[in-house]
Order: sequence, then C-alpha cells, then structure tokens
Amino acid sequence: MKNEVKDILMQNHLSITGSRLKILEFFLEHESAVSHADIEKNTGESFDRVTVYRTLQTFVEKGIIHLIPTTDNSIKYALCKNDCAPGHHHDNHVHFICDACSKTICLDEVNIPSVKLPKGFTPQHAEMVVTGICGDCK
Amino acid sequence: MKNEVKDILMQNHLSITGSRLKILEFFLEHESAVSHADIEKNTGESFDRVTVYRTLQTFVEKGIIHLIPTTDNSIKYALCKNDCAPGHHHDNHVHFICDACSKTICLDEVNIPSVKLPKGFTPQHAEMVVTGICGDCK
DNA sequence: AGTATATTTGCAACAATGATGCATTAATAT
DNA sequence: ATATTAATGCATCATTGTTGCAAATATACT
Repeated sequence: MKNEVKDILMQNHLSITGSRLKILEFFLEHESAVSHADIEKNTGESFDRVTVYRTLQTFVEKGIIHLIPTTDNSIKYALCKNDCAPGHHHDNHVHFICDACSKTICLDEVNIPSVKLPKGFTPQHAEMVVTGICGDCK
Repeated sequence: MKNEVKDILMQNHLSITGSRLKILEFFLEHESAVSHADIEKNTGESFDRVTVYRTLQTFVEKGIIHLIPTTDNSIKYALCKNDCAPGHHHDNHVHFICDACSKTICLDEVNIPSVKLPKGFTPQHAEMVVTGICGDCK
C-alpha cells in the first residue's frame, strides 16, 4: 500500500511528504468520495487545514483526484481511476449519491451519455449525478 | 411584470413583501441562472444578506426556483419553468455552463437521458451539467 | 379603515470554509 | 553533507451560510 502511494506521487513528479502520503492513502482506503472535512477528521488531524487544502489542490491539478458536482455546495473528491493526465481528466463516468447514507460513489463503468444540444451550443464536458439508494442501504 | 411577480407569490401562498417582489423580479429579468451574490449586488443591496438567504430558501421550498449543481461550490438558482409544486420539482432538464462568459443556462428542451446503473443501485433523481461555449460567445 | 395576529425582516453573533503572506521546516539534487 | 528548492504551519483575513431574538411589516378580521 505504502509503495503504491509513493509510486503515484513519483509518477506525478511530486515530492514525497508526510501529508501527501497520508492523504493519498486515505483516498485509496475509501472507495467512496471524500470531503475536505472527512480528511481533516480521519487523518489524525495531524496537519494544518491549509496543508490539506493545498494538497487537495495539487492532487486535482495533477489529475490524481477529481471533483464531484453536488447540488448542495459540498465539495467532494475521488480518485481518478482512469488515465488522467495533468489538466486532462478523462473521468466521464456517472456519480451516484446515496440519499440514505449520503455516500458518493464513482460508477466507473457507467459512461455519461451524450445529449443533443440546441443550436449554437458547443459542448466540451459533461457531468452527471444520480441520487437514490445504493446497494448497501437497500 | 409587477403583476406577474405578484401572481406567482400569491399562487404559492406567500405574502407579498418588498424583498420577495424584487428578488423574484430579478429572476424573471434574467434568463440565465443566478447566484446569491448576483442578487445581493444587483437588487440595490437594499436588504439584509439573511433576508436574501431566507427568501431563496422559501422559493426553493415552494418550487418557484431550483438549484443547479456545479463542480465548484457555487450555488446557482434558476426559475422553474415547468410545473413544479412544493417539494416536487419536475425539472429534469440539462444545464449548460459557458466556459467563456460563465453563464449558467437551463436547457429546458433537453431532457436528461436515463442511464443503466449497476446492480443494487436504485435511481431516484438525476442531474446533468454540460460545459462548453454558448451561442453568444462563439 | 383600524386593530390584532401572524409572518417577515434586520441585527448581532457565530460557525464553517477557503485564501494569502511569510518565516520555518523538510525534501530533493548535487 | 550541504545548497537549493519546495512544502508546511501559523497568523490573519474574506466569504458564505446559520440561528435567536426584537422590531417592523403584511394579512385577516371586525
């Protein structure tokens, strides 16, 4: 596990630091999406809030994690499982938010369907979020 | 215009107050989606921030406006053009965010396609946001 | 129209979230 | 092992959103 975490950092030309190791490890341990607050609470609150923010920003820039859109204003992050390069996220999968346990899950197998837009609109990227009940809660 | 605004409030059993009139008028004047900050800036900053929050909450509850999901944590609202009843939003349309002018537009004619979810997941509601270039910016 | 009741508003205070500048500390490259 | 570069922690500040309560306003009723 530790090695996998290190490898990801090195592949992305990031220096190996305690906070990056712990935060990235936290992502690998959780299949569901993660909020800033989750990280602060569950990494032993060993680093500064600012460090967590900056680490998350760095990971997003490098394409290690991606943002998930929600209707409320909570920001959630999840690991990019596909081949995301810096600045080029290829995660065109659907996200699922469970109404019961409020977990956010990447449905990596479910692609976002394309839609026909009205005249004049040029699409560039699409996001899709489905809410409902997940397998664990039913 | 004033009458239309009043009618909407009365139809939703809301008392007619200055802030509700102005804020609802602001929605009717703007075809694109609107943020809390937009309202604070453009209604002459005549009422308290708290009033704006509470008015927006009320409008959402009554089904007059709906929330639009975004990848950043900015909350945007737009008028419900379909037949939304209190607690029962029927807006299953796609939203478009322009990368150039960053306007958020309801594509009322474009329905959100349904997707097949993995076993165990029960869908309840879906949101879809497309980014790109809008007609005005191309 | 005038008054009572219910609702809404504004204010104060607070909590959470996020950003920035700078000195200190730690990680990489030589 | 050390110089250089990058990351961290701290202090501080801005923004965003919430809550309780008193004052003001809107509706209902006579």
